[in-house]
Amino acid sequence: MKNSEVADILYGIADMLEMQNIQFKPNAYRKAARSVEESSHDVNEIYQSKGKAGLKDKFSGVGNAISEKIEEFLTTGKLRYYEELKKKFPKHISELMEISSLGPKRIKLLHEKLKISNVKQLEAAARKHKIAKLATLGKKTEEEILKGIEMFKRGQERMFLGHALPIALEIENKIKKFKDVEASSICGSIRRRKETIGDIDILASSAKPDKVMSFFTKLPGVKRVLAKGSTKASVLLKNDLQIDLRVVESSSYGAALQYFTGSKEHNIAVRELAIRKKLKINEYGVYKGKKKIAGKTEKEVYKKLGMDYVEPELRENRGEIEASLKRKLPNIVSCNNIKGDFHAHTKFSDGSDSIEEMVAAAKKLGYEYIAITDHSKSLRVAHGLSEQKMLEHIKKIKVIDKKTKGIKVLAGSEIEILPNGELDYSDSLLKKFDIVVGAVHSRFKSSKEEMTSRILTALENPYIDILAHPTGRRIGKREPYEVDLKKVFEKAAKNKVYLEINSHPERTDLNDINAFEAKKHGCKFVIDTDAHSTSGLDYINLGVAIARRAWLTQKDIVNTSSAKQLSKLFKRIK
DNA sequence: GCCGTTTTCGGCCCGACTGTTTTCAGTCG
Repeated sequence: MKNSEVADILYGIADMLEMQNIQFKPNAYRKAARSVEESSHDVNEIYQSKGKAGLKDKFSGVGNAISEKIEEFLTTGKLRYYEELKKKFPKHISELMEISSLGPKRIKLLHEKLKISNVKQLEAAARKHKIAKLATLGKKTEEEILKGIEMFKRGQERMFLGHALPIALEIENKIKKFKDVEASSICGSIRRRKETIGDIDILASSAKPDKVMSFFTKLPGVKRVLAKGSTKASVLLKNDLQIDLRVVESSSYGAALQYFTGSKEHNIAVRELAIRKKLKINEYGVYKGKKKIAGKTEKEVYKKLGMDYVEPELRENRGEIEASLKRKLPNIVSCNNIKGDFHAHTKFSDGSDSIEEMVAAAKKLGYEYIAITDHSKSLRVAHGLSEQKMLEHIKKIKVIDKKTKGIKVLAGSEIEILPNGELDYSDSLLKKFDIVVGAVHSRFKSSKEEMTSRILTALENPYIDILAHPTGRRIGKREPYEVDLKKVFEKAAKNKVYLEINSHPERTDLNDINAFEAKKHGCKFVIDTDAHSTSGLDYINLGVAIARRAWLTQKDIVNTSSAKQLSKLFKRIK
């Protein structure tokens, strides 16, 4: 049973309780659901080892009643309480909850008056204008519901951070340049660098919010204005991406930045902390009674609450608030700490640029070293190199290294970890590489036992330096393969094999939660781009973002070391 | 249903926008 399945049931209970007009319980269930969903602890493992007490201890918002329900669900696969509730409500209730502009109250009304229990019936009723005739709903609401259905059918897939970030920057840049805007920033999940994002949030400060609102809602590319008030507006772009803009005056800019960056869980916890300190916090500032005592900068907002500044990537209510209060937040790694890249391809396998071009691009980024790591022979789809060709390739890389000034060029390969756990080249060839990057690209559907033993065997190989993209996932395309990560982390730490955080927008693998967990086992990391062209090297910021979200510091990341230090970190680099 | 540096009982994050209401409920983030 996965954490997400437990969370889904708790969310479902919350929705049904809300429809019965029950106070407070829905939020209690949602809080518990979120904490299970977002946790790095496996709910099953916690229950197996520490029972109900463990559940209460590890998941905030889980108390006696909810821990018992989780226990029942984990041990029997069913939850009687949930089944009983479901009898009273439409079967596809969760489906209806996903329609924008519909919440528990309206769903209950629609179910009672029109016997609507799924999206299909909802659409039919709307088209026949039955909804507009209901008390408290009307023509406009009916239209909104139809638009919501349209969006639902298209599927509101979340977008990769790597794809959303440039779009967000472009829009934010236009807003920043508008004459009545004093300051602006991207907020929300993009500022926190979540791996996927749902919409783009932008904050601006201005003394003339109305003008900014008009400018924003008339930007080229806007398909539809979803909402427009005096300080807040939402638009839908032609590519169906939603952008929310909030405008405040400069004395509130910091408080608004804090509020609008989230996460929701972080903000709720911060506000609860404020209440305990007899303060009030909202998007305009921190208040003691009626007096505003902070708001201009984020730093002073946190300071008034007795906290150190919290980097946006840490704001997920995963312990950062407690750490901040104790002055124990980590000094997380940043892009300018990165001194090189250990994973890059050229046109000798499946890349599109030459070795020289990749090296020049790395040099331009200010790197001290780059490893050229084309694919090994078994990965035929990526034109993996035969032993003979790889030997020539290594020679070529060494020649280029000699004649290139200002950057060290390392000879490496992304080598297949074969199904039996062996590496794809003979030992006599392996010993010629500066860097050996091991990776799995086949038989993704193997059992957990097979995959785990395959990778553990590879981690025992004396030549492997780095384990690339350790879970093999492609966001939205391929689920991570089944593998016992705990065992992988233990072995990698013991044998000093570095775990890769892959910066490719569709991979970002390890993810933040895995990396956080791996550090606890004593693992060290490399942040690589897996670039297949010179422009691919620029994605390093996405890998760094994961590392930051995983609380990793410069010390945890091997490629923050200078070129001179590499001989101490790798067996075959002199 | 959860939780505690005011509390083991009595609170529970907070404000903007929309529609349909003539004073506010529902939804959203």
